[in-house]
Amino acid sequence: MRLVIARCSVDYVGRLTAHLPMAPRLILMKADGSVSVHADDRAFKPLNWMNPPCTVRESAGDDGSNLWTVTHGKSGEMLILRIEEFLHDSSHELGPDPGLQKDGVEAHLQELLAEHITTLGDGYALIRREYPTAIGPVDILCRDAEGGTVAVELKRRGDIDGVEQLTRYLELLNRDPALKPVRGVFAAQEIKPQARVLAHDRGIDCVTLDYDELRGIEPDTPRLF
Amino acid sequence: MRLVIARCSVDYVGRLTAHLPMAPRLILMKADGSVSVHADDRAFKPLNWMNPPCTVRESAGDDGSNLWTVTHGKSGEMLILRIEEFLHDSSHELGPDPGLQKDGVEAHLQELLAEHITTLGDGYALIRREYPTAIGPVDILCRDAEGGTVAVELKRRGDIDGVEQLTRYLELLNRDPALKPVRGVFAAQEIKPQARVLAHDRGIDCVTLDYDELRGIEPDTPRLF
DNA sequence: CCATAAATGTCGATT
DNA sequence: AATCGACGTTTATGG
Repeated sequence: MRLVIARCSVDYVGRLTAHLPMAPRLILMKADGSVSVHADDRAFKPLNWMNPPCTVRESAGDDGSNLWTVTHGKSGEMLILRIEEFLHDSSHELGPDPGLQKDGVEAHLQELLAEHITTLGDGYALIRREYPTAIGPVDILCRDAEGGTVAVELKRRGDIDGVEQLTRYLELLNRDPALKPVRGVFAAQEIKPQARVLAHDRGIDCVTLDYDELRGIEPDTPRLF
Repeated sequence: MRLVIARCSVDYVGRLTAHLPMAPRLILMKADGSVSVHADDRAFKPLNWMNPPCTVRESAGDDGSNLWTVTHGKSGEMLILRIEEFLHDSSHELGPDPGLQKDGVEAHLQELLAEHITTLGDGYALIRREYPTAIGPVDILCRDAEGGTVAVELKRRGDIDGVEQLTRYLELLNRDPALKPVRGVFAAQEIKPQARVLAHDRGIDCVTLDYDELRGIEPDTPRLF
């Protein structure tokens, strides 16, 4: 990883064109071949960047400045850095990262809810996760206490899009005489008001999930307290 | 902007929980208050980060390590860095950035298509761009050769969401006796298969646009070749 | 490699 | 604060 602080101007030509006037910035060159140009704001987002695989060619500009031409072979995108002054330049060997472990993404929610399907109500029974349809897999298909089929759409954050998605599934599933009638449940850790209204309007039930609670009643990971 | 290369472990608790084992990484602290932790891969995306506004509290760990506790006041998210060894530490004054100028392809697409509305078919005539409705502006409203009204939804990449969006517009527009019946056209540089299927199912026509071709027949920007 | 869905999506405009 | 749409979305996953 090479860290360069430099006065530079940047031009990007690719999916759009962009220009950055000359100013001091951080140029971050990673071992994966990526290049990104950061200002002192915009949080973790760079002003401009190039994703690997790309090649960096160094040359001299007319005025003695350094030209770094970063080219993305496949797409033809280009990033051109004109560097007027180097304020810092250091390289560091980090080695491969052990990697990030995440907990609490939608996949985990699905596992947990499938295991504790009665969270949706007494007498519920799992049919299967990722139930395939022509327009994509339904997150969870199950039966309620009365034996009716229930399609569950699962989101971390329940937005209006999720309701639309579930609506499409329900429309399709209800064309199948073997399943019909299929009811819908929209389950999420957080459900936006408008999504709730739309769901209600379409006869879809909403359930907010408590991840910690689901994990708390998880039998495979006993706790010490 | 402070650049720290350090052996550190990281824990994030917030919208999800995440853990990073001890390893050398870049810790990027910007003047805007953001903190991000980078490995030597994943291009410009950090392993973990905290957006401003947040506060950083430094303390000593049990084993003499440095503990940096980054707290996001509003949301209660936390990022905890345990630093075992500093390999580099430098600060740099960059000042405010003059800012990024983008020249997007997408905005031009609408202009270009409006000017060359016959791209959609012979005899088409523009009514107006950004035709206002209660749920937002329709990208382009026009008439076809038979005098029928056509609503055009324009995207760079035609996804299923765009079809839903156009469907909502069509439903609304078709309630207006003065316009009714209104047909839909989904136009994009690239249309995903699933979006195409859904559009067809709803009687919406799909048109793929070639940006270069549209620009090529553009009279206002003559080219030198 | 293509297609699809998730993302700590982020970001900005508008209500 | 919530919603909506755009993003050079990027990233992971399955066919």
